[in-house]
Amino acid sequence: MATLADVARHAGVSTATASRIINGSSKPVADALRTRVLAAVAELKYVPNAHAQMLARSHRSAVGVIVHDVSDPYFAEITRGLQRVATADGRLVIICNSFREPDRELEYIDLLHAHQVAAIVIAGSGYLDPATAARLDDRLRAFEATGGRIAVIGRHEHTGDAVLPDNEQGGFLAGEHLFTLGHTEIAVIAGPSYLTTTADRLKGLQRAAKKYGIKLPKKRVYHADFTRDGGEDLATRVLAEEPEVTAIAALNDSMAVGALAALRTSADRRVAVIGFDDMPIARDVTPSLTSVRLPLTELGERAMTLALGAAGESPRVEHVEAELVVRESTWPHEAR
Amino acid sequence: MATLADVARHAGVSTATASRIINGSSKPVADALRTRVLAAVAELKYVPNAHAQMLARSHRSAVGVIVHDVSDPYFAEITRGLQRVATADGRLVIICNSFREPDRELEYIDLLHAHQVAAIVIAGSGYLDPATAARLDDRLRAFEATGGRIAVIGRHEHTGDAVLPDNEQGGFLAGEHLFTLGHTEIAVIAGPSYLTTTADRLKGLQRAAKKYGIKLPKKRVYHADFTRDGGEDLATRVLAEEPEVTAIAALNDSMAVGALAALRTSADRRVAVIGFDDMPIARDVTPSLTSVRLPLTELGERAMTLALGAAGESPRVEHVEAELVVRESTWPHEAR
DNA sequence: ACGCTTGAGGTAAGCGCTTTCCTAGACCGT
DNA sequence: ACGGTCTAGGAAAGCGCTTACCTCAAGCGT
Repeated sequence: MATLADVARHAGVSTATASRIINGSSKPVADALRTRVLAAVAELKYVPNAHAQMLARSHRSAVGVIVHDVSDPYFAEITRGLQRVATADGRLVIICNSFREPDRELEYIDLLHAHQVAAIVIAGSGYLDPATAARLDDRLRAFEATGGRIAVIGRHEHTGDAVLPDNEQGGFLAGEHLFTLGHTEIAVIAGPSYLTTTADRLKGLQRAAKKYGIKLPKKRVYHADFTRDGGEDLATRVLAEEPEVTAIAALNDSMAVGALAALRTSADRRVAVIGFDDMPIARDVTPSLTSVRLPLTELGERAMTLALGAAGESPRVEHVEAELVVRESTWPHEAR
Repeated sequence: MATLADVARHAGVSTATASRIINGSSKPVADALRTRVLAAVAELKYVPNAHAQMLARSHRSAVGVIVHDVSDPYFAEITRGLQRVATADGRLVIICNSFREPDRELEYIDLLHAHQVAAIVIAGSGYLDPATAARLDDRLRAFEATGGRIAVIGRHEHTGDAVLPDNEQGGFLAGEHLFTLGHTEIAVIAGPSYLTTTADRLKGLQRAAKKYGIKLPKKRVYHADFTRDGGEDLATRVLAEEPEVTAIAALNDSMAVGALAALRTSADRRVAVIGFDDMPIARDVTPSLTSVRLPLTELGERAMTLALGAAGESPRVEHVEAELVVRESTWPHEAR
């Protein structure tokens, strides 16, 4: 492993000069030396040690991103936005998958902290459990105390810079759509109950139910894990257990796609399905999926912009509206 | 920013002792000191500086991953496998998106090299252009020369540890399927022509054409960028320009899904479509997509396993078979 | 011709940590 | 009681780099 000292020796200069030439310092250097040093770099295939550099110039540049799971299209879209902004700013992005485990999240915060990242962006639902939320907040504060910047996406329990999609309003839109279409017996396919995203979307749904005088009993709310297969299983159960149901509200598109699959295998039931997030697949399934659109890439872009911006005095919070996108998977309730 | 020295001072011990306690060194330490140091760590919210640690113990642990684009489901699946193995081994994974630009790839190799990663895994098609391939190889060799490990997925131009999906054979399977169904006039929706993946899959298709005595002229091969929208555009053009065509072979599933969308809007044409990769969506589109399955997650797992394994003498190359998965989007050719 | 400025390049002090080696008590045997 | 062996803990030497500061020589004005 060639070091700066090797290069300097090879070129017959001091490490100071070599460093200056390699980093394009403003200090003027004779052309002869410059050429010699650059030749030495090429010959020795010298690559500077990033750790030593970071240490010496105690200057933070990389940014960390913690998401539940990048291979989930929801987070993939957000991550795309995050990366676009960060890369445009010339930053290295370190992506960590928490797999929805708070402990792993905690671990990653410390890891990113240890790696001296300039900022951490956390995307994905927060945790309803106050103890868990507090523990996370504590680590986040410790990171902030050392000058790190933090931005969260969709975690209103964190008081700091945040981009908040309006999940409650989105839930309301979904419910309103179904209820104005005349559906009175609906089932909900929800995500894990310990996530705030689930709770918020559900809350909006219930507000709509109240407004339209519809009862939405607890037993009609099924919980899975926000995956396609989870949605399929739940929808299968709904079809078996609830002959009255004429519409299913899935709390994300993956599960809605699963529900559609379940529906396909039971030709005798015609059940409307609405999703949430409006992921790219929504257009391509059949029937195409009615959904509540969240501008995922934009969410990522805005969060990274906050994180990289100068530290403001008051925490900046940006709210992002949800929007109903009607396609073919919902229709008016038909009397039997 | 609390440092080890702060902790040591706070606890009234030397940095050596503090370090030993914090890292659980094997050297025995009095319980009283241990308690004091741990208390100081908690009170000062001390988080060790990873760069200083790396520097001091010049011991590589993180691994780097370079993919074309994580938010592309193809790479998302591979990445999932990569991460599973790496995380199980307690490694930090740094993911870099090259966006199919060789220069960015070059940059990332050096960046990962600079960050002293233990290994680099590169997934995704290689570049047909020999100059580009050579430049990349050169940087890779430099990294290897310093003791770094490298594993590639699907880049047979690199002579080192590799996991190679058999794209040529997959292309053959796709062609054979279409031709045995009686289709003689087919169009191909291919990816960028400078990628080896495109070239290999095409080569297999042509081998099948030859075997079944079908002509597959150049003008029937359309090139896009492996995205869904690219596939839709191309399929639209095919439908407009080629009234003879009864089947389309898309060289990946994203483009196949786009083709399906194009087909949906022109009800008068019944054209069979075959995809490639068998991504999760393939089941959920209508008609469900016939595809050539590549075990993407497994590809990732095997590559990371190679990368983390001990450096072997001879480069280890693992071949992975492609497999035809027949669904609803292909059918026998019907006489008009 | 002298002192001074200027500018090119080198010296060396860290950045925060790990780890080797060393020191100084504690404890043992005789 | 004394030398010898352990052992817990500290001193300090790096890891590879950046950069503030210093040196030395050339160039300038008067």
